[in-house]
Amino acid sequence: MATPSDSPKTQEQPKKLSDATLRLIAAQFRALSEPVRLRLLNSLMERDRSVGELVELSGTGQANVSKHLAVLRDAGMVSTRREGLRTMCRLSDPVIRHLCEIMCARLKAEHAERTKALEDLAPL
Amino acid sequence: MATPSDSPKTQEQPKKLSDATLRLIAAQFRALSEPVRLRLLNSLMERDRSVGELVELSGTGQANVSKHLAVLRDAGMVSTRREGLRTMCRLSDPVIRHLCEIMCARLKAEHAERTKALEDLAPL
DNA sequence: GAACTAAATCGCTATATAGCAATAAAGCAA
DNA sequence: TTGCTTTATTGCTATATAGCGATTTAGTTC
Repeated sequence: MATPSDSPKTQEQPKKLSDATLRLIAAQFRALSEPVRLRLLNSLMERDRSVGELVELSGTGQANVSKHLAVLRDAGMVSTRREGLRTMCRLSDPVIRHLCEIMCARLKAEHAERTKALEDLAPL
Repeated sequence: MATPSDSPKTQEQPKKLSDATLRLIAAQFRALSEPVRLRLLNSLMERDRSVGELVELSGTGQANVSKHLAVLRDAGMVSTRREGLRTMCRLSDPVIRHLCEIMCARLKAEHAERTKALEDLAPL
C-alpha cells in the first residue's frame, strides 16, 4: 500500500480553522452520520430515484425518508425535481462517493489490521 | 468532468452496502460531526498534544474534552499514551486529514458557486 | 504516608433528532 | 367538483449526547 504520507515538496501544513468553518464541516459530516441517509445516498449512486423508490429501498417509513431527504438537501448533497406526482432525487455532488469510499477503505484497513494481529497472537 | 462509467479498469460500480456496514460508516462520520472534536483533530494535525493543551485550544471544559477524546479513540481516530502525569494524544490515522480536506474543498466549491450566481444576478 | 497535578468518570440538565401515525398538500384523472 | 396517488408536514415519544460541576482515579513529589 502506498503511504499517503508527507511529500516534502507540497507542504501539508494544516490550517487552523475558524469556529464557523468547523461548524460547517461538522454539519456536512453530521448529514452523513445516519445509516438510513447513507442507504439513501448509496441507492442514489446507481441512478436517480423517486421518493417512493427510496422508501422501498430504505426499510423505513415514508415520513422518515422525507425528513432524511430534507437533511440531505439542506446539506447540498441531494437535489430534487418534481416529475408529475413524483419527486425525483439525485446525488448533487460526486464528492459524496469519494467520502464513502475513503471511509470504507479505512474500515477495511482497520479490520485487516485486527485480523493480522489476531493471527500473530495465535500461532498454535 | 470525467464520467465514472467508462473506465473499464477500475470499476466504479457502487456496491450495495449491508446495514452493518452502513452503521459502521455512519459511526465514523458521527465522530466527525462535532465542531469541538474537529477542533481537537485539527490541533493534533500540527503535532501531538497533551489533554491539557487540547483543553486550552478547544475552548471548552476538561470533562468535555475528555469525553470527546474518548469518542475519537473509540472511532480509532486518536490514540493516547501516558507520559508521567499527562496523557499525550496523537492522530492515529492520516486519512482524517484527507476527509477534512475534501470537505473543505467541497464547501469552498459550493461557496464559489453561490458567489458566482450572485454576481451573475447583479450586473449593475 | 500527605500534598499536588492531570485526566477520567459521575450526575445532571438541556437540546437535538430518529421514528411513527395522522394529516395536509400537491398533482393527476374521472 | 370528487377521487386517487405521491410527498411533505405536524405532533408526539424515546433516545442520544453536549455541556457543566463535582468527584474519583492515576501518577508524581515531598
